[in-house]
Amino acid sequence: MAKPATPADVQEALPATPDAQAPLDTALDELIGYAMRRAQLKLFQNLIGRLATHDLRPAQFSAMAIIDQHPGLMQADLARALAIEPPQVVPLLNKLESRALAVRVRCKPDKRSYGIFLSKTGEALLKELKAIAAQSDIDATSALDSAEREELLRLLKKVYQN
Amino acid sequence: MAKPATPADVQEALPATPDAQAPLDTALDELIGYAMRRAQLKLFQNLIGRLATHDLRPAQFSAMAIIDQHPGLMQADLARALAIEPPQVVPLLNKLESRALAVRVRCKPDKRSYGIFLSKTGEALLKELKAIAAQSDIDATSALDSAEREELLRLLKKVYQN
DNA sequence: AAAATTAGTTATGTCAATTAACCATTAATT
DNA sequence: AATTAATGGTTAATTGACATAACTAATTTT
Repeated sequence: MAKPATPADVQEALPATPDAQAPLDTALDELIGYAMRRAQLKLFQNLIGRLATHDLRPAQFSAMAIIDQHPGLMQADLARALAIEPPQVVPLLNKLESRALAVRVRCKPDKRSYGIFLSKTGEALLKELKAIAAQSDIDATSALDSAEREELLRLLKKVYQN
Repeated sequence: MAKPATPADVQEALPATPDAQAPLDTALDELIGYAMRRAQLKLFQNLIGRLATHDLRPAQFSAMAIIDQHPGLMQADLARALAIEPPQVVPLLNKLESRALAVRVRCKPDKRSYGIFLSKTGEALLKELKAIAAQSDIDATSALDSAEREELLRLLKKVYQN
């Protein structure tokens, strides 16, 4: 058990901003998981802030993108795609529907289920949101050049596609 | 609004495992933020599983590592380092103290504050935990070779140290 | 020595997310 | 064809994370 650090010693090693993640670790900072968590938090916060302009959360944006690529999919499928539980899909879709960004359409063959589609408005907004997300990406990784960004994306994909 | 996909079409594009993150996206998957979130989730889940053996959560492990590097630090400093609010530190430290991994020691000069230290047991366990975390890192990024892992860590640090 | 600050704690409220129970509809079994 | 079982979606209730505010004890300021 080492000697106690004085409050001044510690203070100096700690970040000034309370809501930013701390830069004081050593040992932790050789872990990919640790670095990944902090980088992810930064990107996520950035995106949350930008989407707030449109009163949307990242999950709603993701949902719209998935619906766009799988028009007519069912809610259970959307839940799986978002890695959330079916009950969570309900308020999410309610929100999108209330803003006329998406619609639930009763299925002809199976009258229990709905096909989910984006409205024209939803498609148009999605286009905007994609641009916002791309900009958020670049902004939050402004320390990287374009080649590094490519490489980072490649490595991340390799990690999660596995 | 495109033609509805049949349930079979959609099903085929969706992941079989319900609790794994979904691999179906396109458009989203050119976003670093999206790839980062999914990779981070994978690493985090892996670590959670491994630490569960010792009945610890990632935040508790991080706390121990930080205490180890700043012996005698105060709770407010620890809160800042973990980017959590002071009230959250209380149950966290209670848990570590109840398992005799860390101790709160009343400060000589300022009897309001505590210096926080790892016990010998805590130091020994931390050593083990670091090995576990390093192994978790490698395991969850097994698709990468060692050079790629280095590069990924470098890029992630560059992103969050900014 | 009275007032204002600070470290830690407790208490409270909010919000996300999981689980269990429920209704309507479809499929399976006999 | 009639009962049973299973499925899609929803609602309700539980849990847990987390932040905020209020409180105690000790220190500093004036």
